[in-house]
Amino acid sequence: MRHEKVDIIFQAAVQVFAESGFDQAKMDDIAQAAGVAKGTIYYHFKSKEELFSALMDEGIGNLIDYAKRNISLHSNPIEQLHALVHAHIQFFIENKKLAKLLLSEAFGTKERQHQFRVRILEYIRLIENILRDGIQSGDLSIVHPHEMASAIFGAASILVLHKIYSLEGQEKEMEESANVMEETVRHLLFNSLMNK
Amino acid sequence: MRHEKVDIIFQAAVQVFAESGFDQAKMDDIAQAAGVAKGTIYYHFKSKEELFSALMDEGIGNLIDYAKRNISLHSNPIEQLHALVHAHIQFFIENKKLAKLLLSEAFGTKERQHQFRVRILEYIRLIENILRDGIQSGDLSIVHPHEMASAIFGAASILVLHKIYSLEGQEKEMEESANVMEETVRHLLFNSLMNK
Amino acid sequence: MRHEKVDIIFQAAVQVFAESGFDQAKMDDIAQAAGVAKGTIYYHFKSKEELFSALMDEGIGNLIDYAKRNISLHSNPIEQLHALVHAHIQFFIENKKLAKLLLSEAFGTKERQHQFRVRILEYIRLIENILRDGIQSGDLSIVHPHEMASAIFGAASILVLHKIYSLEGQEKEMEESANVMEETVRHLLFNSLMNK
Amino acid sequence: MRHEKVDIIFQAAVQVFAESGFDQAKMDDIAQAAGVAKGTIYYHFKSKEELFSALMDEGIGNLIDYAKRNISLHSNPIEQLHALVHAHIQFFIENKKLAKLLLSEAFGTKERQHQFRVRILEYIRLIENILRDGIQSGDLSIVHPHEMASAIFGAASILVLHKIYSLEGQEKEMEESANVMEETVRHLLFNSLMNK
DNA sequence: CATGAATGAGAATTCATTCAT
DNA sequence: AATGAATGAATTCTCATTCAT
Repeated sequence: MRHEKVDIIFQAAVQVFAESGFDQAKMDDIAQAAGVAKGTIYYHFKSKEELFSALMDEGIGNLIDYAKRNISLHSNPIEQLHALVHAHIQFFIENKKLAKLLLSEAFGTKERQHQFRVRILEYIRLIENILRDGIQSGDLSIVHPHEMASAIFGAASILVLHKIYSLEGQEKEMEESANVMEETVRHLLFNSLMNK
Repeated sequence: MRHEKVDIIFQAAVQVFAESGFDQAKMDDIAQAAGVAKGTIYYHFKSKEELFSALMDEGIGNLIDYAKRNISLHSNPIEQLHALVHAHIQFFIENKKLAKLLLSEAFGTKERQHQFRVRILEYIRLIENILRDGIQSGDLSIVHPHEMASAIFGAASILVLHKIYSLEGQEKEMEESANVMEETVRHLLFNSLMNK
Repeated sequence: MRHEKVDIIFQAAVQVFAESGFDQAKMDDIAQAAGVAKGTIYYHFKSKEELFSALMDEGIGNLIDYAKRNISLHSNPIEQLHALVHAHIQFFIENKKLAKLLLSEAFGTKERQHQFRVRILEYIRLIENILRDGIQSGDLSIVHPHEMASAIFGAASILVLHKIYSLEGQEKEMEESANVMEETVRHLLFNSLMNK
Repeated sequence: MRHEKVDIIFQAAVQVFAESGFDQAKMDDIAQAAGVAKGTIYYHFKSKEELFSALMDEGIGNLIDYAKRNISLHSNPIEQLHALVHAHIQFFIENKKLAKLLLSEAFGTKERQHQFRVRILEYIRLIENILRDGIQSGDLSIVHPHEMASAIFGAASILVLHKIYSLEGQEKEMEESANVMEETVRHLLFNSLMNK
């Protein structure tokens, strides 16, 4: 089991990083939020970058695990796709802070950002694999599965994030919105927008 | 006509901001890139924030204008949607740096980020209006046009951005990819992923 | 006659310098207050220091002239002392901004501050001369006339300045206070504080 | 007991502030004079303003304490007044740098300057109270005790300050001057300048 | 393991002054 | 005479990181 303090620091760090982004986040604030001395953070993490990376790595790992778990409940690619959409939206709603960081800290030239995109790619590959399975099995008809996976990732992610900001502070409405958002993505995937 | 120096500073600022993001960008670098003294930037812009905001405002304004121009060439909502997808992807490809900033600097609690999301919302409304026109005319069948607009925005944006990073440094391949990406988004919009 | 613009700049400069003190005063603000371009100030004055010095020199010159004029109306040293006290207090009340600068910018190691103290000394000598005349004529009994002159200068100056700040924004009360202040200084000079 | 470094910084700050005044004083110089890194100052004080305010507050606090201690040795208002004059002049001579700052940084619109005047007022009230006690006991005859207190403060302060500048660099003469100055102020208070 | 005082390399911003027009 | 855009040296303040205790 991970050292207790590490967990406390982790909790605090998500809050602070999500509040302000990587650059604006201050180690002082993280220390204060965690209720430990600044030196203690440095005892457990080599640097701010390392703390952040560890954090994001765990975060996106959780997303991937959660998605995998939901997918594995089904064997049919179409049902798996449904499950993935559900999982993605739920996870983003339950991890709003991580969701913000996921998009805002993914683009850039820093090594940490590159590492980060590698993990996102891993998640997109997960989607892509479902698509490829569906094509294989004849259930799905997709020309560019990789691009399609990334488009699906973008549609679902931005949709939730957009909603998070427009419903800022209205926790209740968010839950109701979850259905609307799932419906929207499903409609996009499984129906043509065209009437008939 | 805008003052010449302001334009030079603008050009330099896009480069530098896109290279490093708002926080990492240094006014020194912008000044150097622009070939002016640091003070000159401050003579024209009150602060780094203001420079950035002016920049992003113009950038997203260009995106909106470009999209509107493309849309206005058609009167049929479905053709307009096609045009919008085309415009969006082309604009992102031709303004890669802006595209990165568009997504990475939109989420946060800073006033500038809020202002920025307001402008993005304006663009999403543009999409939403096409969808509503299509519903009205009976051409489209969409339950939640606002959510759908934001999903479309997300799909197209992340798709291009993802491609920008995976093709980093391969300018030629990017152009070819444009078609693949447009096809992907069109497929998502106008076909079901399901085989028949 | 002095160039018209110089006068305009002078007027503006007193306001701004008094508002913020030498260091905090900005040439930009003076230019704006004067309604001229910043370059124009530099056309007429070599530097901020020179503008300030010219200003203070004129200001203290006015004080000295005003005091001399009032003194010269009397030939008796005691009446002259009365006249001086009256003039001093009146001048400080009518030139509040100059009064503030007079005390706050007089102490320091800068050449301008030294020049400034030289002029104040000139004023103190004026008081001292009245005292010496009074000693000579047997009207006054003072052991250290120079020190006494400087003490009188301090008493009257600080008294008015203290009142200026305590009555900030109450123009009317200031006028009434003038009498109280004159009485106070006269009492200090011509009576013992001791009862009988 | 205050942290050792804080004291060192305090010592250095008085020197530097008095040398150049608030605005011209550089944090770099204070740091160098204190033999600490610039960051260390900011670790202990939020800003230059706060450091200065803390400094002046302590300084004028010392003056008040010193005066009170001297006054409390006597019960007769007249003797107390003598003691106060003695204390004031001694304190100004022994704290020349503070004395300069006391007068030059008291006038202005900055919050710190306002705070500062509040403390000076506290000192003037101390004088005023002695005067009121004397009136009460019938020892003194004063019409406007508050104004008189402020005039006394001004007379003694400016007298010493004027002397400090005229004897710059002649430490020995200063001590001798102390008597002359005390005599002058006492004469002002307890005798009429008029001969008989 | 934990602490928090101390550090110092930056970075944003300011503003007197210059000078081409 | 007057202008105001441009400059760049100077200065405050920040904050990740270190290290002695």
